[in-house]
Amino acid sequence: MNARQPGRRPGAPDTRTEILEAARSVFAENGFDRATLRLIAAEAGVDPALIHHYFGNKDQLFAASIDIPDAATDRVLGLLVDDPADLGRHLAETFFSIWEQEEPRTALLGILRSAMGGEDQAVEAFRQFLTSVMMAQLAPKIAGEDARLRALLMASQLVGVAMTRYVMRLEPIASAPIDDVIDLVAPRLQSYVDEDFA
Amino acid sequence: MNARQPGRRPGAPDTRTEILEAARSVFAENGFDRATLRLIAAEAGVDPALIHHYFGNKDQLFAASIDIPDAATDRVLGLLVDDPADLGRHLAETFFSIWEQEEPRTALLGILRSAMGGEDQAVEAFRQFLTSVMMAQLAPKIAGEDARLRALLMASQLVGVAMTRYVMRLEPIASAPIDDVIDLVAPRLQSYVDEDFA
DNA sequence: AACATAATTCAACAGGTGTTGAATTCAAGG
DNA sequence: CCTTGAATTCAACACCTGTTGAATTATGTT
Repeated sequence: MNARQPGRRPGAPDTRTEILEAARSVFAENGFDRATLRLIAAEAGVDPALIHHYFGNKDQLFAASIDIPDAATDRVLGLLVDDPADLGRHLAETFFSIWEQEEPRTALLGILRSAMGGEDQAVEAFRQFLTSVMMAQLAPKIAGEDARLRALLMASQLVGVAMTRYVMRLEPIASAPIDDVIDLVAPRLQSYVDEDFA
Repeated sequence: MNARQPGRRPGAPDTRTEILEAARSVFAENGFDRATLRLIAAEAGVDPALIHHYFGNKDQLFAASIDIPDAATDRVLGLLVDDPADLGRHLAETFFSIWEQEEPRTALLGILRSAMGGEDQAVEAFRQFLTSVMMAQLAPKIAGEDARLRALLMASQLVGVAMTRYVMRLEPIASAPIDDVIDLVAPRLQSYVDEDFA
């Protein structure tokens, strides 16, 4: 009573995931508010009502379209446990390796754009990512009273680069090889861990 | 044929600027898309149609509500010309001294929130601020081939802090004394200017 | 071939949006 | 006082939004 693929060549995504991909794309480009269900439906080649059939409402569609980063954040957590003093570089490399992949980038762009607009789910997803990864994993490895503040400043640097490179696409940072960016950012991240300024 | 203040006590703002202040406030809290003219009108204690009488349309109202930072950016340009090697600290101090004032902060929040949503004017205002101040003023003081990239990474750090502290209000950065933040950020900014990593 | 069920579309709704033009209040000038 | 013009409101418009329920098509099962 399942497996209903009509004239769909094998390997091609089914309608549900086609909607999901269209949603991710439109959310990434426009943010939650400007992304209309009719736009998403059009990009998926589908009637708007079908979206409700599969996902219920716009909020649930958005929720379904941003659950990809969960897997990505797990990678961050995983890669952070084992390194001692080279934390800045590892953090930068992992962070940007995620952003440079198209699939998570699209989802993250949707989150970032929508979070700024005030969409509750996006704000919460963003907050949870930063606090769970940055605060829980990073802060314990930093000595001193202001460990959590330093960890969040590291996160701020990364978020800032994500904004200028991926969201606003400002030159020359948007077109720079990601390795150049990593080489420049990593030492500054590391300095938040190492150095004690009075 | 002018000077029309009815029962307004002296020093109190006239209706036009009351609308402007309400607009700034609502834009800052909700971003361009979610900020409705009816909300702004209500906060100003005024009929929505009066907004059109004074400002024409929503775009022009937004434009009028974000021209305050122009004066602020001039301050940045001014304070940057005269210092040699202490650039990181001066930049951080000036940047945050602007953000810590309520009036420009409100306008900047509106710009930032709306720019992420894709509002063209906001994107352009933001891009122009970053390129004119950061690129034109900062980059020339940095040696090396990647001067512009380094300057934009400095800007990214500042933008990232603005996002976490003022937009998303993440703790502990949101409640930290601004001087603590400056003390931590300034050396990293300066390192973008000074250090040559191969 | 006939049925059942999922996939998909159609047409329409109720609500909110920016915007408009006419109507009304109000303050000043002759 | 009465007229002029600005300040302000009223009521309504056309449009777009998310959403819904019924109708229609397609598909797999018996």
